[in-house]
Amino acid sequence: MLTVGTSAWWTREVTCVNMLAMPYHHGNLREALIVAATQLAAEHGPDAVVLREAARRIGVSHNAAYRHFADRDALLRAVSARAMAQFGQLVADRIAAAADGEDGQAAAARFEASGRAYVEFAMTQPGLFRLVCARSLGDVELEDGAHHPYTQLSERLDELVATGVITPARRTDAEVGAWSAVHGFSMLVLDGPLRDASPDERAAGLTEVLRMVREGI
Amino acid sequence: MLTVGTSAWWTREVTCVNMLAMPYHHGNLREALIVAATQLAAEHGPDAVVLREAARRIGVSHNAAYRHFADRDALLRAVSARAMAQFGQLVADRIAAAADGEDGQAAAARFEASGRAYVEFAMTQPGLFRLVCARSLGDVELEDGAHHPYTQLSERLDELVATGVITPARRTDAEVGAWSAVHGFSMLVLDGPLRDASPDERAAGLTEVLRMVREGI
DNA sequence: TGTACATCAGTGAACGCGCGTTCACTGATGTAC
DNA sequence: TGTACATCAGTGAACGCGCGTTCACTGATGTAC
Repeated sequence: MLTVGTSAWWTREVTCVNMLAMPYHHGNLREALIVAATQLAAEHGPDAVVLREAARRIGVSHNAAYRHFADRDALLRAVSARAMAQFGQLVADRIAAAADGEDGQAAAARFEASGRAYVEFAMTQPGLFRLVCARSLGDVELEDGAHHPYTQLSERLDELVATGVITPARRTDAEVGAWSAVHGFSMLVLDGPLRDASPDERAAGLTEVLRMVREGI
Repeated sequence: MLTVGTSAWWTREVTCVNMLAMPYHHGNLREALIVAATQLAAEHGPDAVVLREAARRIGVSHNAAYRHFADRDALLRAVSARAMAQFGQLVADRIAAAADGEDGQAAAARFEASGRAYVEFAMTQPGLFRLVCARSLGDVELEDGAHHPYTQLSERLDELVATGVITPARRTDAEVGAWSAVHGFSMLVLDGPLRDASPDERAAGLTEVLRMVREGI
């Protein structure tokens, strides 16, 4: 399960009791704003990232945000980077959990896991997924140590080549095909005709898409 | 080439000369508003569908719109239906131009043409494509005679089964896989890492995706 | 250890924007007689 | 064919909203001496 950063040490509790005890200086307002804004995006998508609302949730005047971000867009970029980091983390976790061998079978399992993780993030964090897509999957600057989902997909394909599962000639093309299928399926589930499908139908659809990719690339 | 309805009979010319001659009654304001609002969506995406701006472009007071649409959302729904109709028309045209035989080869050609047409619409009408996606590919009510792209894809698959190109067993799954790949590729070209790709690279990518679908379903 | 002062991180009030929407109104049209 | 009148389709002014952003300000902190 992903969390959007609900209770970190810098999150001031907003209760009647310690409202009075709130320090004038927040301590880590920049981080708190990113967390709050990421929650907004997670709840209602990119347009819900409203500077004033993020400040409101933290219990700070909205102008305070300007000490840490030049403008709303700077905040949105930071949120985008955060969302991307969470996305990448989920993918990394699922890959790590899938298999750890060096052979072709393990590589194939990790490849499939990366695809499933991609869809899992889209389905469990639609708001963040939309944000990341809208701000161009390509050029979000990553947070330190973050691992772009696309990069991880690429590495999985490299493994498939290294272990002889696919030929080097197919390497380049496989990338486009695999990502298209997985990304497209995610969108169909979020906004498309699979929106109202049951969990079982979705799972079956995903399995089929992954099979198509496996046999098609 | 698609047009968004640039010069129809009801489009009043907005010039100094005949500003004076403008009739009090427009004649077909509802249609004119849809056309103007569709142009807005085509130019800058769904959020650019602004009721006041649409009225401004036609040269009519913005309240006049309320004679024809309950609110902005009703206008947006009409624009969505219009965009979907144009989308469907493009797909139908490309399918019709691809082949007209009854054999498997012709059916396959039409199937591929439908996929290419899907991507073509996304690339040539990104604003309308985004609108149609955002408002859920599933439940836009169609204009009379309009042909939903998805329906057309389904029919192509039916043809492939009828001509023996794919087995009936694969029929259901093929739909999800094919649409996922084609839709995903469109998104990657619009917002993703293929955004900055050259036309040649895109064409190669699309061909590869279609190959993957053909061999994978 | 105490004090002066620069600097940093907050506050509160205000502005302007463009939007969707509503109100009371007027001009044009069509129809019954 | 003419006229009264209901109805339809437009106008112009105004409201309220919430936003991003700016301004002048104040409280807290840390450092040089």
